[in-house]
Amino acid sequence: MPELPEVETMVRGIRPHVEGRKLAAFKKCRCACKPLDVRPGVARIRQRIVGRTVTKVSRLAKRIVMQLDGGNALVIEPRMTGLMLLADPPDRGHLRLEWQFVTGKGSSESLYFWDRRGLGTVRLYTQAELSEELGPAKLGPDALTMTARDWRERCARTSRPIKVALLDQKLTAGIGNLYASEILHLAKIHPAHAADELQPRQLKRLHTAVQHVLTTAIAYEGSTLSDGTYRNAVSRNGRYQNEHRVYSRESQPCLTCRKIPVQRIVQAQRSTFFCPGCQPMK
DNA sequence: ATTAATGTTCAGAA
DNA sequence: TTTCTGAACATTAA
Repeated sequence: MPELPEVETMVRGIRPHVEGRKLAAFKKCRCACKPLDVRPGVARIRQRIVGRTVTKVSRLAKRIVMQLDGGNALVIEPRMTGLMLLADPPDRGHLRLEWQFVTGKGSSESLYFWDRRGLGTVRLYTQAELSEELGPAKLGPDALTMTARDWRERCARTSRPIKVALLDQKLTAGIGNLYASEILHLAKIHPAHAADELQPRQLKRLHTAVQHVLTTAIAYEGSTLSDGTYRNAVSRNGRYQNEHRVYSRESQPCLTCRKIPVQRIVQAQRSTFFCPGCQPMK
């Protein structure tokens, strides 16, 4: 599920162990799974990154970016079930990739990419490719940097339901299916409300709700759902799932009004959860 | 035992 | 141009 808060948690978790370190090896783990989408291939990437030092680790929307000295950047996209781990994967069978770092002694320290479904991707880009492939033409502003004015301007450009618009990474980057429902519930906006018909006060509430939900979810190290897939960099569960108001709570009473059952609808082939009482269509 | 659903993204079609 | 559909994959729930 990694959305913005989960990817941010991964970045913060691996950063102290990765930044400033030199790569000693990069290899495919031997697992029985179909190969990941790695471009330009594990061997080609190995040639270009071993011996290089990681100068910076950062988050770009829902991706992890490792900048290397020499100008290349490694971009990891966890998609549905990918994890960046320093230790203790949920199982050995879905370990996909290993980066070994130079330690100075005989011991080795490694960073792993684990991915149960295997939909994750890895790319090695030059700086030019990075700004081409993941620049403003492809990705909207990060959800955490969106201003109230950004929300006004960008929502005015589409008549799609606001829930669907929140998932559009060109409109705003980082929000996924889970947090879209939680944000709209806090903002008291019906998920089917047309984005370009939101009133100024609703847009103001949307801006505040995005900030609150995402920063709180980061503070709680993301959401570990019932399938237990998501973990932080040292394989501990997130805690924001305990704060969910509507997500995956169909038919249970809304935790805000404590009365009306949470309703599940399908929009753009994705589940949306909301409280018809707290989020009127207005 | 099939079938549907699961957090994401993108190519290609409508 | 914008929006919708299906596919990529592995696993679990129905």
